Amino acid sequence: MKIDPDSNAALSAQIAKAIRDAIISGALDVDERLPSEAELADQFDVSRPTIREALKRLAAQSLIRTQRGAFGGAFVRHLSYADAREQLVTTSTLLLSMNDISFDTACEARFALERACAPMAAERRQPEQLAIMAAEIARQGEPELSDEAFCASDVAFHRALIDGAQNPVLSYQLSGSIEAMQPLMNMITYTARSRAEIVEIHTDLMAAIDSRNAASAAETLVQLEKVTKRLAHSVMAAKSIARSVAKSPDHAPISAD
Amino acid sequence: MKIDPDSNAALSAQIAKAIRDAIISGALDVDERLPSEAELADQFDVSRPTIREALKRLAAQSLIRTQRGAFGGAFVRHLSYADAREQLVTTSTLLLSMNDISFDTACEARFALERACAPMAAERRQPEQLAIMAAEIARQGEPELSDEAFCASDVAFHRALIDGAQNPVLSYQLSGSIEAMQPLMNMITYTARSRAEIVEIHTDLMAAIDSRNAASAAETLVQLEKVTKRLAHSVMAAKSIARSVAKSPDHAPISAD
DNA sequence: GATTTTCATTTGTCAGACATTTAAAAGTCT
DNA sequence: AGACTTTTAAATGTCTGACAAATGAAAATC
Repeated sequence: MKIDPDSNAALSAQIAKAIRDAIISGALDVDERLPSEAELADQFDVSRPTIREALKRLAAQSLIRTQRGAFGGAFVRHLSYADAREQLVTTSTLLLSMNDISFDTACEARFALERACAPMAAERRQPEQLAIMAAEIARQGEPELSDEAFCASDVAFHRALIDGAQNPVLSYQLSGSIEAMQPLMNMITYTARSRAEIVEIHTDLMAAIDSRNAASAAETLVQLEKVTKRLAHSVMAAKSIARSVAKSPDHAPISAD
Repeated sequence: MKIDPDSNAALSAQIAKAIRDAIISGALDVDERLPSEAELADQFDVSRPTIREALKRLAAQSLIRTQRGAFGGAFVRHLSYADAREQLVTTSTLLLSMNDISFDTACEARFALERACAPMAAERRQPEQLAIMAAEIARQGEPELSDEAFCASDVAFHRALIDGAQNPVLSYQLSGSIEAMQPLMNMITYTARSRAEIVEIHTDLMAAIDSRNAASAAETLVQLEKVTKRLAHSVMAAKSIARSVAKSPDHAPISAD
């Protein structure tokens, strides 16, 4: 592993990249122990704090885990689906919030992906997924449910749908995408009427999945996309009027207390 | 923001989480400057190296960038599509390599996603994407092309296809997924005959997109998925036989499913 | 007024030290 | 001998203090 001290890139970044490449290329196996910080500092000819910063970068990406004590150290981490999804959600959420993406664009992408696994879900769904969908539909009918809880239930419903495809890679990709859209969906205020409309569509969707009707499921998802966009538009129109009247609030700086 | 020194989580991890939450929640705007390391150390009541480790974690996730010099410091980073895709590729690649996922599962997920944007690509594709597809098909016909270069061209072709949908969110998700599969695809040795078969399918696919025939595009993708799986199976079967002859067969051979 | 120099600020890095955790190894008792 | 306890060494987590390098603003100079 070569490190160039004259590069403008920080040493810790270069070292992190070297180790990351070793992990991705498979030169380091899962659960394999990396040399101790002191040894790495020797090998790369840098100080221990610099090595530590590099290791923290890798830890932030869930590439390694560290363990204290004798025979502890940094180990190549087994990346679980849950870890991977968390990373995906963080990245996607930020991407959506920072890039001036219209609700329609995000919504379109989300439903396009969801339609992709609808046929597979219709074919392979298990009683488990149908039970979750039924339970969430029931919850969505409760009138005293808050908007946030309604949204959370919506996410759970769609995750069950996705999981019905019985493909963990697809579940990882899709659930990340849907979770990332939750902040956008939370901006919507769900009236009783719009909730009833959504519940009805969810019911249709579940029926289509239950009866293994792929075409109907896809069609229902198209309908749901239209309704979601329409709801968002009406809310945003209202907000846009409100914004032009009120002033934008300045944000509080970081404080330790 | 409260930091609990008695928690088993490392201080730097807690601090990173606190700042990350502030960024995601929008309390810190894009390009806003964070307090200096010394100020943060004061606020959180920890030493500067600890703060630095926390900041490196955030830098690894592309959440902040740092700038040296007077009026430098850490700034909330604008997460570009390119950065986000890089993160996604890293995560997805590791997920695939570490979780004993069968080729079929990954392949199925990839083509399901790709089929999702085929109709949109058929409807909206621009001359730009068609030109790229044509160029890549031409390249794939060159006999002296290495397997790796063929794979790279394949990725470029499919990226043009998904870019045809004119939805950047979809492009981000899909191109990440396809790039992450590249190491798996690189395991395949492409014979002249299989290359011809793939080129033919690509030609059909481009024709379908060109003529805005969504159904045909989807159908062709189904065909390509089948061919890809078949190719992978034959390669893996050959590898498995080679291994059982060469070495002790006490460990289960690689299975294609 | 334009250019150069100085300078304060901030990150990047290093060195050494101590605290804490942890599991292996040694010791002790039954 | 076997089970339990204590010791101990190794490793990460953290702190203090310091210096180097970069960088933009302000002061000085032409």
